[in-house]
Amino acid sequence: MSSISDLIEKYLKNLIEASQQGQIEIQRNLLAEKFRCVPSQINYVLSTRFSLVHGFVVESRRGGGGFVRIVKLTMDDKVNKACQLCDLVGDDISQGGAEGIIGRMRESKMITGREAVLMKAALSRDVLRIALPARDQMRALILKAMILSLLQAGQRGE
Amino acid sequence: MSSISDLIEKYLKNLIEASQQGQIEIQRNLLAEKFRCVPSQINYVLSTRFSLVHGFVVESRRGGGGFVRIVKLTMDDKVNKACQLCDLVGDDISQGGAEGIIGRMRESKMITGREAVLMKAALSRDVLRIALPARDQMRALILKAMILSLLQAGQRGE
DNA sequence: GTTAAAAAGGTCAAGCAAAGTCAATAATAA
DNA sequence: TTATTATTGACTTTGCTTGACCTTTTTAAC
Repeated sequence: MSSISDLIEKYLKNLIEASQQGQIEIQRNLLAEKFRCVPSQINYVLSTRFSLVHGFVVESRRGGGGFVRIVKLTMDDKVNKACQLCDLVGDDISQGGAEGIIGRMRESKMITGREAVLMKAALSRDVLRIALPARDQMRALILKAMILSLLQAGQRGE
Repeated sequence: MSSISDLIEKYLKNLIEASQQGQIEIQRNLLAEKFRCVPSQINYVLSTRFSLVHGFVVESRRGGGGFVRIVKLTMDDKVNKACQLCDLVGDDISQGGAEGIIGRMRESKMITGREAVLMKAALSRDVLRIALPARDQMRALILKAMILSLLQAGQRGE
């Protein structure tokens, strides 16, 4: 007893699975036509099955040549990941330790290259000009604040 | 899938990349003919994809031998902008002042929304837990370090 | 030199082509 | 029955395309 929404979901997930980069681009109206439904039903499927919670990001553009892009997130659970990272940071952290964590965030595509550079800049010992051990404590506070801020922030890229 | 505007954008960016000086000169009507569109569409592409906020400057001349020159902003231009901002920050800055500057950076598309959130997080008074006036001085140092770090970083988006 | 025509590029607004939103209704599950 | 999930469509917003008309610059005629 599959609803149209279920069918559309399966169809899209198959496409994504088949694609190499874990992302696809579709045209909303064409897809709606294919499944003989109104275009807005595509939006319904996207928002109920391809939301952030489900591990997807949906981007789109309107107008001529418009499209909907669905990107599967490699990261399982943003919040969990962020908490794990904060635990890793602890109450104080050295510059090297911080850079290591930022490097891993970069590798797991959690942040962009620019964001990594930005974060490292804010944590440099040349910038945090106070004596140890207060410096390492402040570095930990700043780093954790930045990690958590990413939860409020939107998806990578904007 | 791609609109004509997208194709023209790619074409021009390839040309610029291929050129040594990071700048090219085109003739609007010829380009329009090449892509079989009206000349004003070239202007549309220029204003939506090669504006200042995208890191380009467009100059042109009319009349016989007219042309459109597209110049990709150099590092020097970016350094200038960054230095201006750093001057604005000064030796110490309040949280509100910092947020204002970040807001303006965001508006001029110098940074993304995520980057803005990230920067504000690092500068919050809840994070910078030291007494005034040292806190405002440290905030200024961190902010300036982040602004300058953007010079190392690549283009917006990655 | 002046002037007129031609050869560029610029502006703007209308229309078209997507996608988005929201709320009403229908269908299904509990 | 009631609550949740699907479906639909009217209306909105955003982005692309086109064309009519305008301004600036060069060139040629006089």
